[in-house]
Amino acid sequence: MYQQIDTYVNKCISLSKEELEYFHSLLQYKKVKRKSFLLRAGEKCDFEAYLVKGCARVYYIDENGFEVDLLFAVEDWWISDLASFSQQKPATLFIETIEDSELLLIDYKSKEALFKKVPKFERLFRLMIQKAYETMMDRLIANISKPAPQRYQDFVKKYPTIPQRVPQHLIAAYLGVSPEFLSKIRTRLSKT
Amino acid sequence: MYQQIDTYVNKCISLSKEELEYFHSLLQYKKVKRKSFLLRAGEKCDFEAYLVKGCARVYYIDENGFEVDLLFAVEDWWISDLASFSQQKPATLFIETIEDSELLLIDYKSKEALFKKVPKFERLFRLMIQKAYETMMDRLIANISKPAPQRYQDFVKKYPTIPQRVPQHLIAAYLGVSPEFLSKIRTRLSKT
DNA sequence: CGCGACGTTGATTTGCCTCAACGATTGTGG
DNA sequence: CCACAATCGTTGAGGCAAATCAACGTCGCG
Repeated sequence: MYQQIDTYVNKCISLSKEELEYFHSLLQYKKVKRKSFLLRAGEKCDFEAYLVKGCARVYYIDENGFEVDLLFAVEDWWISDLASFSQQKPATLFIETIEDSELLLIDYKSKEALFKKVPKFERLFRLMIQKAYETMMDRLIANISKPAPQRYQDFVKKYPTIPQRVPQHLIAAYLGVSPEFLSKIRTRLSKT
Repeated sequence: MYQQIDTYVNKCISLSKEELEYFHSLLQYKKVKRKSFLLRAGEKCDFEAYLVKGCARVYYIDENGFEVDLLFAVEDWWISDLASFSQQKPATLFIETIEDSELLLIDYKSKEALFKKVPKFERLFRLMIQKAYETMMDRLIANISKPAPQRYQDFVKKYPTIPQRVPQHLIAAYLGVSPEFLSKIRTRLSKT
């Protein structure tokens, strides 16, 4: 059960058997059906979740009720509303599973305790955020400087398995285009 | 000379006198004229820089030669091409001063040594990136879901001093609109 | 079977870009 | 100190990418 997450952690830092067991003791296992909400805006987000199995999305709903998808997570990804979690303030994001999923959660207190007892984890989480930051930056640049058809092609190339698991209108909401227009893009691209 | 950065560091972590002096010993002071390049795409970025005084911008140039501004830094901000720095690979970003500026730089080796000797700094840098990540996310959401006039108003509200120090066409490149259109937005807004 | 979720297609509209011309300001070399 | 070039912002005409609105087809599912 912990094998997968251990492999993940091991890529960045190396831990003794005791440290690893301590880490495990802080994790909470959770199994949920598809279309379950792990978080709604307004609630406090008291978890960072490692996705063992399944698929989920993190999204924002703007003033006009439009959804913006920020992340599609599959196996081996972490999901959370980081601002809410780390500052212990109300969430602005929604997190919802797209498939039946299994997760390992760590809450705020446990994470702080972990950092205190095994400071190496500071490094792990720093590197995780750093990667997320770079991804976010690339997306911002793409959104500003590339037209929608290319953003779609880049997306498919970067995440070839996602389109098979995530409905198309959600991908549109990730790319920042209307579902109708993404459909038109796809027919245009297939005709070449 | 170190007073300013010490205050900054102190907000997140508390250090002994020796730790602080060790930190100082790793910093390199640099003074540059306006329109100096601290980094060009293609070079390796071997610094994270704390801006003591002045103003600088971090930007990207896309395939068509268009600039996208990612950050306007003023006093008390950090600037770097994080992907290049942390992975020690060629930069994709440009960094250029907008005013005569004074900086404190730390290079890769020094930062690693610092983490090793004073692990508390892992926490500081983790929190720094975390904040940068949240900012980046807010910008992505705004770019996808808000029209340009509102993005501009939000920008002015969030960074009221920046428009006085940064040319308007650079702000346009930050917001992701053409300079002409930003000009039109401004005349429209002033007429109400 | 009928309903809701999802995708497609077409007509129309709009937000923003491109291109071009023109002031105003700054700065720089002669 | 002037002349001239850059740099920067403004304004207008025309065009295009993408949104909106509306109708329709299809599938999975209670």
